[in-house]
Amino acid sequence: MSVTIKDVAKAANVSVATVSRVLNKHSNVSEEAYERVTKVMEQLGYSPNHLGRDLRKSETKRILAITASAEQSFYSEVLRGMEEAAFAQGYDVLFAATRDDPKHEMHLLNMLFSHSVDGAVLLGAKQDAATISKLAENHNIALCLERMEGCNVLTVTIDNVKAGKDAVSYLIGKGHRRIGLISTETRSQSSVDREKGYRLALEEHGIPYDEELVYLGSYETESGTTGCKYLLGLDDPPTAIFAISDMIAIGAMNYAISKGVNIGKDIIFFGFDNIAYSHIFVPHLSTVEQPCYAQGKLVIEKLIENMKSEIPDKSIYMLPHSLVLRESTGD
Amino acid sequence: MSVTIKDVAKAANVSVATVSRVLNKHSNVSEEAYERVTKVMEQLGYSPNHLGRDLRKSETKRILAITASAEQSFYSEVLRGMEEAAFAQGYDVLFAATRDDPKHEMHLLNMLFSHSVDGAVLLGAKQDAATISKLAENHNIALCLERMEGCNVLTVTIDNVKAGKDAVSYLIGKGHRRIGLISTETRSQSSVDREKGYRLALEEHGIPYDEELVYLGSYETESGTTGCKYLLGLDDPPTAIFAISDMIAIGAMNYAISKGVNIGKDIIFFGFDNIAYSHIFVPHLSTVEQPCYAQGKLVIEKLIENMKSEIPDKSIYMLPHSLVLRESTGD
DNA sequence: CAGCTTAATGAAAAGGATTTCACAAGAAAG
DNA sequence: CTTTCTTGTGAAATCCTTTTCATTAAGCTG
Repeated sequence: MSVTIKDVAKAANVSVATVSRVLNKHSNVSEEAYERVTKVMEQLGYSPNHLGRDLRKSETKRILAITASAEQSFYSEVLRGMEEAAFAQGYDVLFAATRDDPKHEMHLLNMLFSHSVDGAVLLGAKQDAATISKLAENHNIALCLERMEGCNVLTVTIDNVKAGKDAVSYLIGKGHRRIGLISTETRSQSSVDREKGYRLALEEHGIPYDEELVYLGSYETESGTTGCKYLLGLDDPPTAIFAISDMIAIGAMNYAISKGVNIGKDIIFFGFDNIAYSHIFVPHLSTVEQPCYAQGKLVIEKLIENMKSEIPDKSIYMLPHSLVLRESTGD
Repeated sequence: MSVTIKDVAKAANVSVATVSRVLNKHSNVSEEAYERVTKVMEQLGYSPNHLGRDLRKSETKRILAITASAEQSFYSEVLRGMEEAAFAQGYDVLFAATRDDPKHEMHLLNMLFSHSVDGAVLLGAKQDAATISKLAENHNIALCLERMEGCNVLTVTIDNVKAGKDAVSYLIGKGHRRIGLISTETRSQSSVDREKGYRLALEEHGIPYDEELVYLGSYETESGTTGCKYLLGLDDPPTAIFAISDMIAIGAMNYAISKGVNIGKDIIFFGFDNIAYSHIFVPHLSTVEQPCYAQGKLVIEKLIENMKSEIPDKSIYMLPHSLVLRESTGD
């Protein structure tokens, strides 16, 4: 049985109200009482029970960030941005993983409904747009990294369409006209958008879209390998490959290397995300860099703003990306 | 203002006690009342306030896992093990990052003291052994991955001394006698233990310890590169290198490759952790694999056991590791 | 049919904090 | 010397559940 505010009050010979005032640094408490209470708290090793506090104030000063699997090392910067922005305003961020299970995601979201946290950020939501929109009507919720088509909810992401287009345009600018695309079968919005960017770039430069040049696999490295094998095996193989993630691009390059192809000359590669390994792996990978830290920071700031305001901001914020050019494109 | 148990009770024309009974699936509630209450809860969109519940029961069914930075992609399996073991017993696991700051770690631990979570697992603690021991006297706390010398607290890890010794013994078994070691300046227990293993292996085979062959850097890939450059630059360079982490080993191999050294023949490398990239990176890296998932699972199971028992188990559990042999050692 | 058990229910206490309200004493103002 | 304002304080209400205890009604036993 741990020591409560009552015990402190009794030992300091004051009322619980006064102890509470000391705890919350309220003004109207005499120097003398303050000292006495503080000393007693120290002596008894008192630690206030947050549950009581949270219940009374109906706020926890905690935000839940829900990710698919904690796997993506590339989340880490986003999480750091969230954590630091939150801390600056007296909030804590807690992370939980859905294990890619929509039901488990809902289970975690229940922490929001049950007042165990004040808000939630979804990094790649598993529910559908209608569900999220509905939830966002009554709860402080935001999306980060992945927007959702037709979803009325605060969102912080990048313009994946434009990013994909920029990357592919760069490849075209280098004189390439047969450009392979390795994407995912999973229809995540970011994949879809990046593919769209690929198509727009071709279109803009008058290059016909050739379905043969598109390989859909998983997010695994191995899928990049398989995809590259497929593309290089074509009668008229591509001279450039755009992968919608670095992991996939690295798998693809691995295959090319194993075949003795000269990367940067015979064929060039473009990835996405700028994960740490993209500049460890040789040849270093050209890639699209998205502002991870900034996205994490912004989504928390906006979410906290929403928690305080009457009419929530449900805008979609798109932060600027940039191209990082390295050896894989011959730079 | 959200709907409470009182609102449900009124609308269903029963007492709050009955609603609570329905909520907790207690037996003594009539079919008729059960139906009525359930329907009303549905209609009103009632979601029980966990704060009230937690306060009353003084338990949250939540466990906090504290990591340094969420960066280490290699944590992810540990976290998955924790998450699944917890879920199986009706607990949730939340993760939070210390940002490598002992003060922030203490701030997070405060969630434990303030009853916001039922227990905490530290994956690489930042406090000293005495502090942790003291906390463990009154709170449900456990260490995972990193043990602490002289700390009286439930711990789940591997035998890093033996693992280091096994790796280096393997190198010696291949006929090598000048073996380089790349470790970290940070004196984490796992680094220290793995170094000790290195020394024991040499000793056991009558090879004198040569301080010159030891390079201490950071956990970054670049540090491996620098370390390898140093070692290969020696008058009498090593023919084998043991790095206390895969990231470091990969950085080291990168340097060797850039110098045109034939890895697996001219020199061999051994890493630690078996991260995903160790078999993506070419040449594939020989490494020590530790049972991440199993460690996560066990630490949660033991912690939950402790929460239920009167006398807490403060044993140190060491799970078995294994050697994964690949191209970098010429296998 | 009296006496007992069982089932279903509600009123109220409890859990640990914050906050409102009322009150007392002392200071300032007239 | 009254009146008004501050300042410091405590009692009690409140937040939302769960749980204990008492009560009533119904079912069973002999």
